[in-house]
Amino acid sequence: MAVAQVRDVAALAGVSPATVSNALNHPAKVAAATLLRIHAAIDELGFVRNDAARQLRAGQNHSVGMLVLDVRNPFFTDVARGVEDSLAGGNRPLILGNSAQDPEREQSYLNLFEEQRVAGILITPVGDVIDRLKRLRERGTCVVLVDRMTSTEGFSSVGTDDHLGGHLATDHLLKLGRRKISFLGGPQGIEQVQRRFVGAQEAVATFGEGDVQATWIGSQDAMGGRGGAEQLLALPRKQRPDAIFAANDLIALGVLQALTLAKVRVPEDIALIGYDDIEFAASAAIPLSSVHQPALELGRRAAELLLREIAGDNDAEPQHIVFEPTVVVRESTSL
Amino acid sequence: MAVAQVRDVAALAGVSPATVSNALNHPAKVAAATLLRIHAAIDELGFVRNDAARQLRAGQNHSVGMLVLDVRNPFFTDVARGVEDSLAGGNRPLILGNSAQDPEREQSYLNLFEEQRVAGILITPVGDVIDRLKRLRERGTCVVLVDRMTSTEGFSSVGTDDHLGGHLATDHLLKLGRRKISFLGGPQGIEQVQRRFVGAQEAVATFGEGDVQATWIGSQDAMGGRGGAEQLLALPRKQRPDAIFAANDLIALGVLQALTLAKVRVPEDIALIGYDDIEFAASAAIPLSSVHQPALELGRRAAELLLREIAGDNDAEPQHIVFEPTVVVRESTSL
DNA sequence: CGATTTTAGTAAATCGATTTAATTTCGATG
DNA sequence: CATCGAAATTAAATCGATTTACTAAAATCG
Repeated sequence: MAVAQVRDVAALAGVSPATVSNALNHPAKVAAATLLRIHAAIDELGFVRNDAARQLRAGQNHSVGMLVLDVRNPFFTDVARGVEDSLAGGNRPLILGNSAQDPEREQSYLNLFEEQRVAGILITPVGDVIDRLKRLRERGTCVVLVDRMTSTEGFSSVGTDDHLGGHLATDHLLKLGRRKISFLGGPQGIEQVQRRFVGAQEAVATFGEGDVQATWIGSQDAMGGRGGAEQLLALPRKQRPDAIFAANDLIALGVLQALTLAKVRVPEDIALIGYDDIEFAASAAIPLSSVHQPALELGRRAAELLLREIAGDNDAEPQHIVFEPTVVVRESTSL
Repeated sequence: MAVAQVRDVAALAGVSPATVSNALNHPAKVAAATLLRIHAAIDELGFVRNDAARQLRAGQNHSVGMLVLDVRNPFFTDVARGVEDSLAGGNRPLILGNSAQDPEREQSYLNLFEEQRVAGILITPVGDVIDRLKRLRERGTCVVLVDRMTSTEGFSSVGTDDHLGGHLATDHLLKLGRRKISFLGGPQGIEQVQRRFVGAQEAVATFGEGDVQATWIGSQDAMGGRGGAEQLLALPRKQRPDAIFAANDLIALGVLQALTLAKVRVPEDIALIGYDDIEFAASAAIPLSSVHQPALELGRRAAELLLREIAGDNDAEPQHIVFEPTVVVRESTSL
């Protein structure tokens, strides 16, 4: 037998399909006794709505699409968990996509979201997708940017002040007495990374002493960090930095491994600070100083903004929620 | 203007909707010149198929649903990445759900998957869902169990031999000279955990000396680990274990934190071994010994099994892929 | 060249739940 | 007791892409 349909339930309960639909979607419209009969029939047949049909009629899927830069980075899974928290109330499924910092994958997930006619999209953009997102919005798909502050574009956004984060981290290193700082960051195209670096430069300028040089690495993970550190260690002794500011904690953990392997002492020879303050930073071989971002809260607020936008039929003013990062000092930057 | 439809594209290209559909789904059936015109029209209108309508007609969604125990555990995100890898070829979206070890959440995600009529489900079960999965399969949804070996139920599965893993870990501790071993594991209901414990008991029996006691903790994460460790430390000195076998690495990291805080030396006073061998185990304060599982490979093979089942219209023999875990020795168990 | 096959394209039915507009039922009220 | 109004129910239209069965046109062959 094929899967049970509304029609079968209706037949068994002795009512019309319309009444079954009402029972499910507007129970107040249906007499109590009828409701009971219908639910009995549903249970007996094991009926489950076909969401495709429902959506087709409704013109829209009720789920939310989320696109993150890297599922393997605990920072992003924490954000995703925050999103899940907020969404659970509205009973909206979350389709989690991993762009893995690849613009092509990003596009293909956006295709998916568009084909699915998702109600809203949470995205940390990689490639040049703003125009595409604008078009999506014109067609009624709500969009909230996560971890990227693009105030000018008219999208709501949630993020932390990366500029400030970069500033704080660097200032911390400078006050520690370090003067030759290496910034180790992912592909230069990623905005957050860029802004953290600018913040770092600014901190040096304000402090009036010292120097920051960026080393751009290919992948924003432990492997990238190891590679970057090896590059720095290969420099002539004189050019070696006395502090490293990694654009995220995964990179920092990779750096830590490479430095330990090369018998470079942390923080004595080189101080090390990461970014995101993921849970594992605290339990690292040498507990890692880091710039803390409230990941869960970020996700929650992003989802709330999105839900509000979905509820309010049309464009209220876009909102921007900006959290302030804080420096968490641990052993990797304290003697 | 509403979103462009097949009908609009057809009008612009001067053909019928049926031809547009053919151009998209069976391009061989359409003349080259027509194909060109249609694609031009699609681009001009920015047409994107409505997947709901497509699915409704097709009777099935082409996406795959995956349900994991804990998105915040890198082991599961690694498995998910492996799944993504295999799925990318077939261009099937992955709907990733996080049951967070909560049977209710599990049911609600299964509802979602069923309403969506997903083509297949990858699941690491929490609650008592086998009957439900059987019903789903009868209706044509393929199911592959991940990280759970239920050979008897007729589902294909992919996993590692947890029994052996528990045995190996415990044997390693025994050979290290430890005799009083504590097993620290999550809710007793979780099968994998249970099997690891049984493996541990067996190892003790085989060895002919020593003792394993289980302490059941509420959450399978660092917090749970800290709690469990504190419980053990509260015991009278004599009853304290000289080794702890944690059911996963997150727990082990939590234990490590608690022990360090209490000035208990690892491994001198208490040796510690985890499970899963997540990336962070190696970079922990005291690098963590662990039982290695090939997470990526697990995900890849699971997805492959599922795809094969989806392709082959009906029930071939269910397959079971079992990987052998290995012990990775690091400082937390070597003096 | 007529007959037959192949190729290109189309009209209309279809998937299954929801909604609109219409109808029936029933109780209450003057 | 007739009538009005509210409550409960339903028939039929609808969402948009795909497919089936069919026609028309072009190519192939004896």
